[in-house]
Amino acid sequence: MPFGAEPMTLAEKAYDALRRDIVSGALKPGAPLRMAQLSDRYGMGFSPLREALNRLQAERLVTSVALKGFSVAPLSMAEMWDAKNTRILIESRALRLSIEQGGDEWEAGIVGSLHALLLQAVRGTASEADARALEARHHAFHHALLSACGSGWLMDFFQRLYVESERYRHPMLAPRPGEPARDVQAEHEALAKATLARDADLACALLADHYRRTAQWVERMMTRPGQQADPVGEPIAGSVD
Amino acid sequence: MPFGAEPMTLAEKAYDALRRDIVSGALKPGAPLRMAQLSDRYGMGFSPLREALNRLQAERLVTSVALKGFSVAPLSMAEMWDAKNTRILIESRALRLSIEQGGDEWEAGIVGSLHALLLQAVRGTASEADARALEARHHAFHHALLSACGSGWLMDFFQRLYVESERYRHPMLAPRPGEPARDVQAEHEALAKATLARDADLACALLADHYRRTAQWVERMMTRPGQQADPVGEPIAGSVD
DNA sequence: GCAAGCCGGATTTTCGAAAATCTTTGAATT
DNA sequence: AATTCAAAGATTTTCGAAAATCCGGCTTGC
Repeated sequence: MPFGAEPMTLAEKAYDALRRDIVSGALKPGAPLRMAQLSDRYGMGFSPLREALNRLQAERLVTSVALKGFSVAPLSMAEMWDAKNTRILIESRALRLSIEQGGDEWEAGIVGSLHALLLQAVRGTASEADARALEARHHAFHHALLSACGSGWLMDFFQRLYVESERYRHPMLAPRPGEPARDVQAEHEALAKATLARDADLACALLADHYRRTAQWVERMMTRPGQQADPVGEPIAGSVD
Repeated sequence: MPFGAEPMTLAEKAYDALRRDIVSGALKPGAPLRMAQLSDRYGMGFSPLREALNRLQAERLVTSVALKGFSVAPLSMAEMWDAKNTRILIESRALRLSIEQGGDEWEAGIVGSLHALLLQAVRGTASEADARALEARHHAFHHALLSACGSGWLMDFFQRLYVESERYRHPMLAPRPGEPARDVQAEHEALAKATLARDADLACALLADHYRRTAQWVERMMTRPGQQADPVGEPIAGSVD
């Protein structure tokens, strides 16, 4: 039996698939998730789907009302800003701890994941697979930065907030005309450099800036009406504050 | 239909019951959770139990391995210290925000919940019901302190970490001889006073101290061998009962 | 005309059994 | 004696149908 081949239950597959489709926006925020529909879409019975939905509910990706079923958790500007602020709080602490405690392996992880990220970035995001690879490497890089913090709780919160932010970023990955091209990768490089130089203050400032800018960018995209399938739930008309 | 009487599915009942039994230590850390056993204990089929377990897994109260089922999440000193530190980070921020933004209602909530907490404290924890009431009011007080922070994410993390800490505190509520009596309620009063005086620095310092002391107290209890059913590990021991 | 109450279909939730997988036992082999 | 293998038993996981509940439209009574 091949090395990493762990068994995978249907419930886990359902969890992965649902998570991906929610984060990518394929399932629109606010949309109700009907069991029959999901059963069709993913080719499985109710039981594994319900288990997945319950897990996702605990992660705030779906909501549920007692006997009315599940929905994709809605998105809102307020929530995005909240997530951004909390992210800065959590990751600043984790980054400082990592800078204090990180060893050679940690540094190697940062350098390596940054390199992989840049490679994929120049390759572009023509295909869907490329886009997914970029996202994965982006996550890996940010994870690597914090990975030496030694706190399971901080890493857990980091993961949660990362997913949340992904929901806002992903639907508008396509570059928009008239939008000043932002050199995200330069920010990543500067962040890595400050981190490896063990300059905690600078690194945290860069990190905070990085997220602030991303948030502002997302807000610009989302509040510009039309021209982009708005990722903020249509079912609930005026939920956009 | 009475006002607060929402419908409650079996899955929700299962979630509450399991959560309570895990936090209270009735289900021992590390103990495997067999479906048949749970089905007996809580008088319901597998489906609602599995849903509850999946939610609890996302909240780190239970763990699961692919085809081998669920277990109560283990406890460890390292995890406790980690939770304590993360708690201080999260709650300090939330407390500062609340102090900045809180209005009359927020203040009233603090005063009220502190009063209720003190009442129950002097009443003691003779009965099991009293102990539960004390725990509920303790939680309500800490919640009230932070409730004006305006951040859903901070409150969510607060809840998670509160539950975690409850797992460590609860098993050793019974006062121990030879242990210097600690006036926890005095700490609560000082904390409320500083908060209401809008002295953020002092309030945060008191909060951090409060948690540091609790952590030290728990560590003393848990590392003192014998004399207390140790809540750490012991895979199953008497799963018979 | 309008609120209240009640059917019928749609949907969620739960159960009980079947399918799939793991674990243990014990015999056969080296 | 130690190892391997297979069958039996135990346990988890999944399905399909039954039970419970919700939603929309309709009637009924005022």
